[in-house]
Parts: sequence; structure tokens; C-alpha cells
Amino acid sequence: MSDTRRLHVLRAIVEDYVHTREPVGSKALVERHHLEVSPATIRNDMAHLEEEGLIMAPHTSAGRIPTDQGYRLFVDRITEVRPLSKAERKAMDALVEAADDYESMLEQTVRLLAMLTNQVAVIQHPQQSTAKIRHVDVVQMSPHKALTIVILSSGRVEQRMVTLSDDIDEDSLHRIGQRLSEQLYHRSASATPLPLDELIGSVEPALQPPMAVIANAVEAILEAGRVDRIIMAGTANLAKSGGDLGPAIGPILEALEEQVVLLRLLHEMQQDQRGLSVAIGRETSHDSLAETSVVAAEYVTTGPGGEGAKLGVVGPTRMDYGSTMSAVRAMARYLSRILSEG
Amino acid sequence: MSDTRRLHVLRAIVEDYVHTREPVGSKALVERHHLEVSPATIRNDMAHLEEEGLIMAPHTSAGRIPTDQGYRLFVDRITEVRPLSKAERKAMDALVEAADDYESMLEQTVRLLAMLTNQVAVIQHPQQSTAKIRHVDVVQMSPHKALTIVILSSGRVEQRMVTLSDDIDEDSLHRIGQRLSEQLYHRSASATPLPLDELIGSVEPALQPPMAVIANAVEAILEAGRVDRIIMAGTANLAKSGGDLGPAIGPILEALEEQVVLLRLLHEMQQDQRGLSVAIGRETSHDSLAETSVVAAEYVTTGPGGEGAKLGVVGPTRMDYGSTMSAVRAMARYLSRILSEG
DNA sequence: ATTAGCAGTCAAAGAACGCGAGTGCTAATG
DNA sequence: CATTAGCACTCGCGTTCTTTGACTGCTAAT
Repeated sequence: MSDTRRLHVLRAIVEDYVHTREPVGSKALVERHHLEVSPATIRNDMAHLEEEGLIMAPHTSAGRIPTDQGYRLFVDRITEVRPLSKAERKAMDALVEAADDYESMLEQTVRLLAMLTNQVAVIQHPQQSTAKIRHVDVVQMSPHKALTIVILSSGRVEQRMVTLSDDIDEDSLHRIGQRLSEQLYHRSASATPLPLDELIGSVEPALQPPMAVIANAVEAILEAGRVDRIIMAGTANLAKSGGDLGPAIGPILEALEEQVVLLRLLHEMQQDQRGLSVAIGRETSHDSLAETSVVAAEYVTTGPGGEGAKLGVVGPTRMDYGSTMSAVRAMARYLSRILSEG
Repeated sequence: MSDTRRLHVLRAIVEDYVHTREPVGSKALVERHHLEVSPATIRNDMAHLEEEGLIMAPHTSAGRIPTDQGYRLFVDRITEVRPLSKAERKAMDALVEAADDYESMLEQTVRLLAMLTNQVAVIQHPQQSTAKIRHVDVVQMSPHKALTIVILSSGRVEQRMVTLSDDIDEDSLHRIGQRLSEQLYHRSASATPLPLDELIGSVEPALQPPMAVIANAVEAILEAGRVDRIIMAGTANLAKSGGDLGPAIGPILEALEEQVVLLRLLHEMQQDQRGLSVAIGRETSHDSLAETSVVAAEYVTTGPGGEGAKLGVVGPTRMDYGSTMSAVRAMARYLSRILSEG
């Protein structure tokens, strides 16, 4: 019994199942893929594959479908990451035109990825660990509310509202902002805690209480910068995917809205040698994602040194891994290139 | 034949249908609502209501369900906007605590509204017409790419990437930013076009080409500020709503992702005397939203003078209009108060 | 190791059918 | 004229039963 044929059979099962969404039987298999053996032989192979837990039959008289482990083997050893099509490349090139700012750049990217894969696409905001503080501004919003804004060298802008105990005038706030800008200019964003006392001491006594509050806000902003956010697109594809996934779509949407889950998952996923991370079905270790897979890749923002963030797609376990993986990887590379600029 | 009883019947039909999701018949009606007449009488009334196009029977031997016009009448003349419950008020109060910055303030708001109503909630970014320019910063991203950042007095921060034809060093960019900040400080964001020539002339000749590009970017940012964006939350509620809406959920999600549709809709909706706008079913004049209704209210950000933006919810036509309307209105008022600060 | 043949299984699709909720109509009543 | 009781009629829905056909696993032969 040739061991390589079994792999061929597994591959054929996965491909057919992904394509037709129906359990695939021995007869159909020999017909579609010109295997030079009889259905009975395939049945024997399938029996073996089932023993090994790679495929299963949903019920006695049905064909077989791949198990999570089956997909895993398929992804690890069988499938090839296909190159992109002309049209896909072209769409990517159009992307850079539309890139107005940092945020909408990510938005466009994730939208494009969703369209290319016909699935839900997600992207993590890049980490800002290597970024430097570029500017601090304080804007008065009301007599005792102020908005603290920090601009980082990465181009990311973070803001936070603070409440001041005493009324304060706009000029004073402006001065506080200037002082903070001077003192913190070019300081690494990850270098917390800040020298709060020193900062507070740098302004006249009357301004020290508000300065304390605002400096704290800045620190909080930098601290929060380590927590990532996720941008998502293409949730409609979840439902559109042929009524597939059925009524399980609700919990999936919930899980996606619950960004924490995804973030943890993205973080935990290990990259393989192809630069891709794939979590299949229950491997996502989240019940409502049991029927979905996540394909992700890292992109880097500032040369080889910079820590990267991830982007990827979420789709039904029964997805076309080949093209999904290629789209994700291409997108990650493309984005890396744009952000690191060549 | 008392005309008011017919309205009572309509009201009862709407309420029962919303509650049970099943067509409601004459018998059940007299039982649940202690109407002091016989089912036959109700049947007569129902026949009239049907003639007027307010209710319809999905098939011969079923009860009646309200038509879009039925809901419309119900909303306009029958239902009362109920006050919020204790728990709801409490949730709102907790909101202000979590309000770090402008953006996440809106995010929290929309999330809360989604939870309160168990539906999809949306919120428009406020217009920035009354805002003043507060600060302009230019950050170098790569040898010939720069990020232009504009901070407005409303606390809103906008950014845009620009490509420069020649290499430029960071210091020069910084100087350009400072010049722009000085020249534009306190200028109204809606006062476009900018005096470009004057701005360009204010820097040394070598810096004039990049200054031209960047000043244009600033203008583009201000221009774009008039186009609103939408934040959304609770899309999972669409699916969760009892399998209701069935397979139509896909197109709905699509329409929601297509923000343009919603924006136009929100814009076109007229406020009634209660300060609420309601579009029912086909009134949304968008096919994929034919089975949904939109309840929206305006909120204002800067006193009575400021132009407002809208927030609201999208849900199945068969929704509890009373509580939805109250939640939306309360949320709008609450947000107005916070933003205008009292 | 492969194959043909065969009996067995079982989900899914269809047909038949009675149930019952709900209607519209008519005729009687105050 | 509004209201009501009574009655015949309609029709969607759920149930049950049957049929179909796509599979499999096994066995015996090559």
C-alpha cells in the first residue's frame, strides 16, 4: 500500500470537500481525480485515514470529510502557497494610491484582504514599542475637561480625556503641552514610567496640579499603546459563504466583536517556516470558533528590528487554504514593504 | 363602530406580534388584552384595518401581522416613548467614567446602545464645522513620505500621508509644521480654501515645494472632515435575534458595511416632534434593508448652535419601538450633555 | 495489494394526512 | 348600525411512512 497515495487521497478529499461542501465518497474520488485504481482500493485507504483520525464520516452512509487534523496535515505537508493572480496584484497596487493616512491605510488593507479572500479579514494595529514621542498637545474641551494628545514618530496619534479639579484657561493648558513636548521629545514610547516629579517641577506652582493629571494621562496613553486593537472587515462574508456555518454565525460574530479573544489567538499563533500561522478549528481553543480557521501572517513596520503585528483572515474550517494563505502572505509582505518604504 | 377601538386593535396586534413573532389571530387578541368584545367583532375590525393596508395575513388561515404602514401609524400615534429603567440609567452613568478619549467615547456609546437595545447601533462622527484648527504637525515616515496631522479644537485628530518628490530631513518638516501651526492657529476648520500662496511664501525657498504639498494635504484633511464616518457595534445581535430575518442577514451586513447607504439614510431622515427619526421597512428605500427599521436621533456637540450628528439603531422591522426609541433618545441626550459638558 | 461483487445502513427527500388555528360570511339580536 | 354566535371552508404545519440512492465494509477471487 503506497503511503504517498494515501496522502493523495487526503488531498483530494480536502480539495473536493472545500469545493463542493459535500462529503466525498470513494467513487466520485476516482472519477474526478484520475486515480488509476478502483473505488474499493480508495475505500481501504480511506479506512486507514479514518483510523489515523484524519477524516471522518458524518454518518454511516455518507462520504468522508476531513477532520481538523486532516486539514492540519493538508496545510502542513500538502498544499502549496499559490502565487497571486494578475488581478490581485493589481488591486494591491491600487491600494497605495488610496492611502491617505495611517489609519485608513490599515482600513484599506483589511478591506482588500477581505475582498480577495471572500472572508473576514482582521489586522492588528502595529505595536509602537520602537516609536518615539513626537509631540504632546493639550486641548481644552470645557472648563474642567481637557484632551491630551500624543503624537508618535510612527505616525500614530493617541488621545485621552482628562478631568481637572480646578478650572483652568486654555493658555495654561497650551503651556503644559509645550512643556511636555519639550521634555519628552524623542523619548521612546515604551520607556515608562515617566519622570513625573521632574515634569511636574518644570512648571510654575499654580500649574502643577493639572500638570500632574496630564502627565499621568500621557503615561496612561503610552501604557495603553501596548495593548493592540483590531480592525476588521468583511463580516458580511461570514453570512454570504453559502449559508454555510448555518446558525453558528451569531456566536462567531460575537467572538469577533470580542477583540480580546482574537488578539490572544493571534499572539499565540506560531509562524511556520513559510511565515504563516494557521489555526484550524478547535486549535483556536475557543468554542465559538470551533468551526472556523484563522490564517495569519506577521507584517513589520520598521525594518528587521521592529516588532511586527499580525494580519489575517477568519473563515470556515472548510476554506481554500491554498489561496487564502497566499493572499494573506502577499498582503503581509506588501504592507511591510509600504510601511518600511522602499 | 368605535374608531378608537380599531387603533387599540392595531396596537395590540403590533405588540403581540413583536412579542411572540407569530401572526396574531382574533381569539388570542381578546384573551390577552381584556377587550370586552367578542372575537367576531375583532375580526370585523381587522378586516377594516386590512383594507386600509395597516395589517395583512401572510396566508389564508393565519393571523395578521402589521404592514410597514401599520408600524408607521403605531409609531406616530400610538406608542409612547417609555422612560429608561434604573439599570439603564446606571449603565449610562458608568459610560462617562470609561471615556478616555474622543474616539473611544463614541465607541463606548455605540456599544452601550447596542447592548441596551439588543440591536445594531450606529453613530455618526460629529461634524467639525465649528471646530478651530489647533495644531498642525508633520512627521517624517521615510525619506520621502511624511504624515501630516491636524488637531482640531473639538479634540478630533486627523492625519494624512503625503509623498514628497525630494528627500527632506526631519528638521525641515518640523519647521513646516510649526509654520503651519502659527499661521492657521484658531482658523475655522470649515474656512477653506486655505491661503496657499501665503503659506508657501512664508518659508524659505528650499522648503516651498514640500510646503505646497503639505498645505494641500491640510486642506484635503479639512475638506474630508465634512464627510462623516460611522462607528458600529452589535452586529452580532443581528444574527442573535432569534434566527429571525433568516438568511437575509447577509445582505443586511453588506449594506451596513457600505457606510454610504446608512449615511445617506441618516441624513435624509426627518426628526419628528419628539426629536426622533424612524424609518420603517421599505421606507429606508434600500432593498436589503426592506425588513429592517432604523431609529435615530440627533445629538449636538457644542451648545444649541453646533450642527449635530446622529446616532441610532438598526433592527428588524418587528422591533420593540417603544423601548428602542426611548433608548436612542436618551442616549442622544446623554451624549449631547457630556459633549457640551455640564 | 488490488479488485469485483454484494449486502447492509441511513440521511435526505417526498407523499399522504390529519390537526387546528383562523378566516369570512350569514343571520339573528339589541 | 354595531355586535355577536354559528358554521363551513381554507391552508400551513408537523407527523408519519415510504422510497431512494449514495455510501460503506466485508468477503472471496485475482
